[in-house]
Amino acid sequence: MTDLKTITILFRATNTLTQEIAHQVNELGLSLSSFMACEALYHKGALSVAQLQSKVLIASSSLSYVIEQLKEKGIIDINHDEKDKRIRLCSLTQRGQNMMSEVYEKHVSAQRVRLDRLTPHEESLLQHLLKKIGLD
Amino acid sequence: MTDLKTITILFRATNTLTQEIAHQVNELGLSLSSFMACEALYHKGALSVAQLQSKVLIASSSLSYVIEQLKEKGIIDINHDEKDKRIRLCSLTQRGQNMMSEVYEKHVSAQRVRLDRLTPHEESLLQHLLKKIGLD
DNA sequence: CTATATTATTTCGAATTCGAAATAATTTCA
DNA sequence: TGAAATTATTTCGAATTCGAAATAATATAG
Repeated sequence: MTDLKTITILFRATNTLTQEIAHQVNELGLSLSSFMACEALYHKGALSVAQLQSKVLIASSSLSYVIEQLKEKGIIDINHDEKDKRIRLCSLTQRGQNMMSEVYEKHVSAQRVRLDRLTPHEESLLQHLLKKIGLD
Repeated sequence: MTDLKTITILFRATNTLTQEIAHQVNELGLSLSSFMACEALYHKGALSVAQLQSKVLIASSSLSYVIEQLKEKGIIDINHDEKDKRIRLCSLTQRGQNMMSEVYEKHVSAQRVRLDRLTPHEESLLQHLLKKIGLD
């Protein structure tokens, strides 16, 4: 192959999913980035800003803004790490926990509808191929 | 499968490519969206705003801004369609043409380095799988 | 121990993006 | 025909994102 058709298709597919998820989480009053941050905290517990940044695909300066939003909404708490005072640890508040447990399964099902157009074998193949081109 | 790992991997791969391309075209003084618009015009010739929007994955209001930027830089021209005066046709200026012919092959090669981690068979398989989950 | 480098995070101003409403031209159909 | 609906695009203000510089804490090397 010599053209960039694959990239076009990749961008289109990602855009379709992104739009769909963004639209759903906007109804909770969250941006996609905010939701991705909550998702990470929901699964991993408390995370530093840097750890969150490896999950939410935005610049660290943008993440500061997102964290501020979530704090203002009472969805996350921020505590300083005692060992290393540079680090700020983010975690879901009870309110944030509740929100995620109410919403997360619905979110997964909605996305699985799309993914289930693939057989399990196709899906793991897709993962494999994407990892190949996505690694730095 | 029951989780959203595939989406995580998809978003990561797209983000990696997006960042890489954005970084390259920023050196031309263009945003990723501006470059995608130029790419479309370079391949298809004159396009209406709506036609461009189907290529560049942003809201029409955002595209208006992008088009304005490109016009100010002297990269595109805008003419009204004679048959339907609502339509504004965008096309590359000579300067825009020159820029794209200088830059486009390099852009393709840089991206093909990544894509060539896949065999031709794997690449067309990837296209096929992405189309399946990406269609509306 | 101190100066220097590194790491974690935020601040700042500018650029980009969005959605909703506005504008303007065309089409439909009663 | 001519009012109403549709289509193409832009305007507007707000939200999000960015990169570069600043801040602050820790680690390292001499």
